[in-house]
Amino acid sequence: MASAGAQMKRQSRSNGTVTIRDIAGKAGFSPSTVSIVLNNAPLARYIPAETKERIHKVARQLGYRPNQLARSLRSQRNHTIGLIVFNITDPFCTPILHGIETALYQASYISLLADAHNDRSRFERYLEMLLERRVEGLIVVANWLVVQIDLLADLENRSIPTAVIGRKLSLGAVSSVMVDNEAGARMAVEHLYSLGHREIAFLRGPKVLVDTGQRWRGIRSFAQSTGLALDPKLILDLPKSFDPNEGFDAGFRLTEELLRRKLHFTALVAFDDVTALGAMRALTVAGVKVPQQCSVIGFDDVAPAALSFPPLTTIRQPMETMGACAVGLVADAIAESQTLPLHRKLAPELVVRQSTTKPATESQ
Amino acid sequence: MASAGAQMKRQSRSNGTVTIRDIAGKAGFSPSTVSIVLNNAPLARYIPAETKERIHKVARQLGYRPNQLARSLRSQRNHTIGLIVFNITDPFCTPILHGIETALYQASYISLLADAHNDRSRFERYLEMLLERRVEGLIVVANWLVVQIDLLADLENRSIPTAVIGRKLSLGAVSSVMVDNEAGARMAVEHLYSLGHREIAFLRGPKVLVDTGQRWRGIRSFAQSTGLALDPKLILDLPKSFDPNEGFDAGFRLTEELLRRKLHFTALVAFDDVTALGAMRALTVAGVKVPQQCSVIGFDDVAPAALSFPPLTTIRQPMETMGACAVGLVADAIAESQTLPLHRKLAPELVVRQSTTKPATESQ
DNA sequence: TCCCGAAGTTCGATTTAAATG
DNA sequence: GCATTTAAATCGAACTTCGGG
Repeated sequence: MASAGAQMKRQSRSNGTVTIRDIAGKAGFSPSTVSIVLNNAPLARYIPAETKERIHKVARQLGYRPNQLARSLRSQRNHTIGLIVFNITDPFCTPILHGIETALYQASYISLLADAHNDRSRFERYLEMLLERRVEGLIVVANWLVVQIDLLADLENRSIPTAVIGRKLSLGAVSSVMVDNEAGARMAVEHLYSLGHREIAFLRGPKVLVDTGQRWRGIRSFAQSTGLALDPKLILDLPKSFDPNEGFDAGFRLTEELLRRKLHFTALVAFDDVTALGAMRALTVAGVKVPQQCSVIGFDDVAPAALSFPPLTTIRQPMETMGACAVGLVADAIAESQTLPLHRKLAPELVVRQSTTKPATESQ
Repeated sequence: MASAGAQMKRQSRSNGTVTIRDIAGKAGFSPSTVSIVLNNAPLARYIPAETKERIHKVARQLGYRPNQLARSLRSQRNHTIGLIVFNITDPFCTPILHGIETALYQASYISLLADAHNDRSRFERYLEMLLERRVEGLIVVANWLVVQIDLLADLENRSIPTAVIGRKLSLGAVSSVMVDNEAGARMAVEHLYSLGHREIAFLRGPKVLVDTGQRWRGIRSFAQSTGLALDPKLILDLPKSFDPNEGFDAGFRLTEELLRRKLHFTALVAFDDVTALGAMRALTVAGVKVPQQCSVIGFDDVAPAALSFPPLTTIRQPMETMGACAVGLVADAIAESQTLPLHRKLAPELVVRQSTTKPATESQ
């Protein structure tokens, strides 16, 4: 009777999920044995092949699927990392995500995705959710991030390995992965300079972005070393914006402005590709031929850059590599439970397409 | 072997995480009481404000963060849905993800992201991982999906609410969200027809995609009802491909082919925007002006469509809405534990930009 | 079926120590 | 001691039950 009652205890599970106990019951062994066999734990050495087969067979029959929640609770590991992006619709974000995802898959991790929409409170809430779920690591894609994320350093980050892509936090144990903005910008002007351009317009990024300053520094240093004159009238700044996709309109308008002022320039360096596409449109609409009458160069090498007409010359950020690199940093930190932050600065690459050429021999 | 920490019943936790017991110990109450207070459970009615404050204060001091793994194990809910995409670099995918993410956030869900890379084994492994993590629902973004995903229907789907975006499975309890491809394609030809075009070229999609057949049906039905002649020589098919981004090259080459054969057409309907951009490039390179000498229309309205020159006229899929819709279906199914599959077909929208116009009065 | 709080069971799995022959 | 198996403790939280004012 007593045993019967005990058996009744866990009978049909409304849930429909199969537990290790169900297998134990049907196979005639204890849950411990089943666990040992299914995990091929050290103790499984002593278990006869017959028993093992039996258990495996029943597990297969019942369609057993181990509950990772329970397993994680016990093992304190869940093979999950949190992935916070600051705007998933940013074309710059996509290849990074791809790189991250591919690297995570190989490392048998999976990611909890959070899009902060460039909003601080949303970022904070997501961060809290991820921490409550006990993610083992955190990757933040901070491209075009306008809000401050110092809380990453403040908060609790001492304990959980974190990497930021596109930013470098001065405080805290946060690793970072960035492109070498200064070198990239230098490559851009250098490309135009070596083609013969001397009157170059610049659409700089919004001041709030770190990239803006870094890239400008690269341009200035090149100008100084070669004696290239930077005409202040040809230097415009993109307005602060929370949406990278607005760069197109901004680039369009700023270029219109340059043309309206009848300023003379044979080439234009845009802050990024989307801005460059906007600039190209303004030039084309105004009857200025790209690249014959004006060369245009972008930055990033996002997907639309190769699809435009003419295809855009640009400075490529190794986005997939950056994603993979961040995963590497976080995965290593988890494996070795180290906390010292590492900072990677990756090299950009000049991609010459058809939006740049030598300046026309005689004026515009 | 066993460290001192392990022997001491429950003292400092190397982990660093604070448990409900730690609070209980420090506040001088039992874990049960702490749990009741922190969750404001029914029984908390009887607990004096003083006790509550004390417990809350200690929780705050210690930086307590409830372990959702433990909570989920107990409650059988984890507020997580699995999100499988078939290629995150597809520009079509991005706005859908955005729509999904926004809707999930409002519903207090978070998503486990999986990119199947259009690979069946990878899809299967991810599916397994998600099920083991006991996701409450599943959303599959099946755009440009070449592999079969019948396993969704087969497998275990009876139990977990699932929605597919961009496909409709005949079997199983899988809900679906699709654009009305037939209506969309009809709108595209109708737009060109009403502008006066009669010689129209078509770049159809790969045969393996369901969308291809549906869109072609829309075009045929329009042609029949108006008497528009469809010249077989002007109808080409995109090759099978596992990467939607290859559509650009394919569109380029097929259009080159049309031009090389000296075929006459005043407008071109592309399978999707990326293909259309490829076609526009081929036309432009060949000296055919778009839209003056040849109109081009796409499908989808992905981001690059608005950035091209000329900006692309296209049939817009309500991608964000589709994402939100899928979330709605899944969330409702979870809440009401219903299993009957629902199928939503959303209306497309004609977006007239500048790649289409009236045909030139006299031939090409 | 008032007030206050604690003890004990449960979720599903892993792992230790221990019990059999 | 060895091969074979299992009871019991554990992970962290929630909830049911119970015992004194």
